[in-house]
Amino acid sequence: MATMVDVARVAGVSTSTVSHVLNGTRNVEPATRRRVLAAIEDTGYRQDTLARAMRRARTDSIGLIVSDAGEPAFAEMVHGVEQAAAENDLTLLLANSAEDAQREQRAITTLMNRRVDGLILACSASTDISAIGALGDERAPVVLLDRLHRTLPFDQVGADNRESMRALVNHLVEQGHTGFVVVAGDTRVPTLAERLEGFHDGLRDGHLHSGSQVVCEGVDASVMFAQVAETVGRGAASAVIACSTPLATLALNALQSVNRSVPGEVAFATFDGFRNPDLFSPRVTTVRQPAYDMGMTAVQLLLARLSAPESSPRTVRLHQSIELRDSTEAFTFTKP
Amino acid sequence: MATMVDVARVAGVSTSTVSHVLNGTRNVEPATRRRVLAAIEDTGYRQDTLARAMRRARTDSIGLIVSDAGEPAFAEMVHGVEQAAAENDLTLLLANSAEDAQREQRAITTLMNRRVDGLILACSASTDISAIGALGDERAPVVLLDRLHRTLPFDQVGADNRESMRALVNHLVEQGHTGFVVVAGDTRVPTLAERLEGFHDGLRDGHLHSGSQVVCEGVDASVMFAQVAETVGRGAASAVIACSTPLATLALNALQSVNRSVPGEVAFATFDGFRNPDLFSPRVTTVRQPAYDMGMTAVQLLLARLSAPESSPRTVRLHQSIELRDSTEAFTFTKP
DNA sequence: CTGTTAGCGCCTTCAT
DNA sequence: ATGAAGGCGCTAACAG
Repeated sequence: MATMVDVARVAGVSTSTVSHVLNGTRNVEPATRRRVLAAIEDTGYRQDTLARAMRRARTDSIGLIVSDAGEPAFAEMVHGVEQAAAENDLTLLLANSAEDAQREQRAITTLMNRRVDGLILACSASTDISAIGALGDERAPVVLLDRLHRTLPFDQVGADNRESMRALVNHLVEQGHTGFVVVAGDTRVPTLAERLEGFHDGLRDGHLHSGSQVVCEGVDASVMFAQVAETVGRGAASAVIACSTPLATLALNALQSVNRSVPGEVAFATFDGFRNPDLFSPRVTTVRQPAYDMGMTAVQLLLARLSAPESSPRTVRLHQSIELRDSTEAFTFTKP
Repeated sequence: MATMVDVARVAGVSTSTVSHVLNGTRNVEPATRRRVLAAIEDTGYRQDTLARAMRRARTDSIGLIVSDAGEPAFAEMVHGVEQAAAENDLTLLLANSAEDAQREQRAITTLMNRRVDGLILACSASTDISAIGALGDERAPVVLLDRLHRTLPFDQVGADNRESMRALVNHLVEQGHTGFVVVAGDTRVPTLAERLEGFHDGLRDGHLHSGSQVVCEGVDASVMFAQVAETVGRGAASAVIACSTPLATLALNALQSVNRSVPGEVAFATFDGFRNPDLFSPRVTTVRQPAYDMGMTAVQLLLARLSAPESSPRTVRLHQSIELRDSTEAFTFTKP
């Protein structure tokens, strides 16, 4: 591999001139510049990013850690981050944490060691908040994406989960539903906790007793599956709300297992939703995150932070849209 | 940030000893080692990956480029690669090319510049093969994943696309189908080209004239959409086969647009398929790639290559499984 | 068993 | 307008 020294020798100049030609960092006579450029061509020289990063403060790269870039919601966020990164000539280094605190920590270390200029992080469910808080001491700033932690002093961008859930519940209550099953999942995940709070807001709005509602919470899929099946099976609820895509899969399977048709016998809605909502049967009412925009916003927050390191942290909430489809619409519910 | 010099000073030893303690690369007296470890603790020292990589030949990291880590098939390959990488203490740097040759080239340059020890690549559709061939001159070896190019002298791992399609067609022919629409898509993608070849194999097996079959080929979704709708609309085909997930979406939408029910009026099958096949209506017959294993295999090929740089390139084909579901079973009606 | 030292490839003052 | 030279943090001979 050719180095700058080779180029300098071939061009008959000093390495310093080569460097300046490369970076346009000071004037160099057109003739000399041409010689240098030719020498670069001849030698097949390519800049060594590593050596360069070692001398400069920055690497022009950022890191992104999500739990699973294959989940539709995260996939879109990744695209948003990629787009914004490309627009700003930043290289993106991507890693999955698989909701595992340990893998997440490894990824953080890896990326920080690779000297990313900043890190965008959607914390895993099992993440220890204080460990993340320690990231405040790193040289690279951190932006929290999707999974917000009020207590952490970082820039953050997420969706208005609580308000969206509240609106969704209001809608269902208006349709006459009074018994709900909410598949909340792992409420250590702030996104899911917020959605659950919104559910209770909605209940209050509708003057419904929260005591008679069923909330499936936790990490054990089979337990939640059983809860959904049992509750719906004995007719104790007329509407099921899933708080994420995997939870929706779980819930729909549970409904199938007790032969309850949607929306004929039970109304169903989910957050985040599936990749091809119009091909599902039934077409599922979905609260959709502005995931792409969240990704782009995260990068912008990062850039803003880099250019103003001392400004106080900002939290941005983007609006979710409720896409009403057959699963909550195509039947008329009669009060018991 | 503390450096090795700081640690050495605090521990009262030389940097070389610190280095050897860190890397376990030569014996050091237990007492000294303890002092060094303590000093590391005290100073909060962390190794600088970049400086380290500059001295060593390797970075213990590999790169992976796919067109879209959000596509179900690629998402699984990514997981496989992650798993294998983690097992071998390799850091994974992931990038999406979005089927764009230019973005792909940028990603390659970025990763090579970051001195990955190896690169796993699922070429984009628009990739210029000769440009990829030039990667043979890089210091880091390349493994082709999923999208194989016979002419390139790299290790490769993919699925037995041709054989699977052939078997699928045989199955449909046995059921009595004689008129097919194949949504082949962009056959510059080798995976898709192979599947199309398999289709013709199947036709020959069934002694069917290929002249009366419809192959939708190309990059323009609206053109293919129209072809599917038109062909099926006039009853010129009884079975539709999509060669990838996005093409399946397209085809199913086209069928909806002409009000043809699956499988009542038309049989349907796809490759790769959807994330939650049992929640779709109808449940779709799917040829599924062993995507996870393909990812793991890619890493293994890379490691094998690194330890035996001169061995001749290997191509591995893994078997796909055909998951038969309602969409090709003419007598089953599951529409709610 | 431990220390000294010479770079890895590049950027960047400081001179000229 | 250009060169010379030091050093970023680390590893690996080479010496003791």
